Amino acid sequence: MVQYHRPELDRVFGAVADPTRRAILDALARGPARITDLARPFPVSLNAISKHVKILERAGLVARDVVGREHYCRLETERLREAAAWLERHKAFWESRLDALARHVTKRRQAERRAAVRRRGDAGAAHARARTGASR
Amino acid sequence: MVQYHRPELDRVFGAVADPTRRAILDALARGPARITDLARPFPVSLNAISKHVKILERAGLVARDVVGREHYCRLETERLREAAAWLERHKAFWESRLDALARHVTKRRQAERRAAVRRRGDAGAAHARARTGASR
DNA sequence: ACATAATTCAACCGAATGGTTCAATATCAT
DNA sequence: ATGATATTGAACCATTCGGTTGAATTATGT
Repeated sequence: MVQYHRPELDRVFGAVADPTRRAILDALARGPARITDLARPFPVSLNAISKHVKILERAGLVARDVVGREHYCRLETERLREAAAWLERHKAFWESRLDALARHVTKRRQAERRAAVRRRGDAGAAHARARTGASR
Repeated sequence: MVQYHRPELDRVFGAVADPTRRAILDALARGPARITDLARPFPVSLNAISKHVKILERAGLVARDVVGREHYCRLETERLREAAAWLERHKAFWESRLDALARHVTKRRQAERRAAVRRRGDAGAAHARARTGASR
C-alpha cells in the first residue's frame, strides 16, 4: 500500500499549493489565455506570472501553444485527475481505517470499563489521561 | 466560481507535496504512532521527522495525543476531505469546460473549412499554425 | 537519586521559492 | 527600417524548506 516515490505528485501538489497558481488555473478554466491576459488581474509583475505558468507547465497542469509572439496557455487535466485520484483513494482508505480503529477502541474501552468495575476504583486508563493535542 | 484565498488549502497541498510526509501519512493510516516509530523507516534524522509532523499538524492532517514523554500521532481526515473536494470539484469543472471548448472548436473548424473551400486555397488558420508546446 | 529515553529548541546550512528589475529576443504593425 | 508588444533570461533579494548537529526539557525505569 505504501508506494514508491512519485515525483509527479510532488510537482502537482506543489503547484496547486500556491494561491496565485490556483487562481491562474481557475482563469484558464474559462478558456485559453495568453500570459499577459493571465497576469492582468494580479498585483504582481508579468515575470512572476510567467514563472508561475512555467511551474504549472512542469507539473503537467498547463500546456501552451505558441502563436507568433503570443503564448496561449490551456489546461491539461490528466495530471490533475491523477492527483485527485490519489487524494480520493487515500481519503477513503484513511477514513475506513479510522472507523476500524474507532470500533476497536470502543470495544477495548468497554472491556476496560468492565475490568475496572470488577476491580473497583482507578477508572482512568492511560488513554483517558492523554491530554489531547491541537495545542495551537 | 473563483473563490477568495483559502490558506488551509495552501497548507494541505503544501504538506502532501512532500514524499516523506505522504509516507508518514500512509504509515499513520495503519494506526497511531509515536514520532520515534514514524522516524524509524526513514533515512533522515528524528528531528527532521519531528518537523515534518509539525507541518502535517499545522495543515490539520495530523493530531497528537501526548502521553507522558510520548507523542501519539493520528490522522485527522477533515482537511484532507476538503482538499479532495477542491480537486474533485475543479477536475469536474475543468473537464466539462474543456469538453465545451472542444465542441466549440470543432464547430469553428468546420465553419472555417467550409469558408476555405468556398474561397479555395490557404486552408491553414492561425490555430492550425500553432506549434504546440510541451517543448521540454 | 540517576541514567536513559522521547521529544523539542536553537542555530546553522544549502537549495528552492516567490518576488523584483533590467535587459534580450522575437514578432507584429506601420 | 522603426517602434511597440509579448515573452523570456539573468541577476538579485528575502524567506522558506528540508536537512543537520548539539543542547535543553521532561518523563520513565531502576
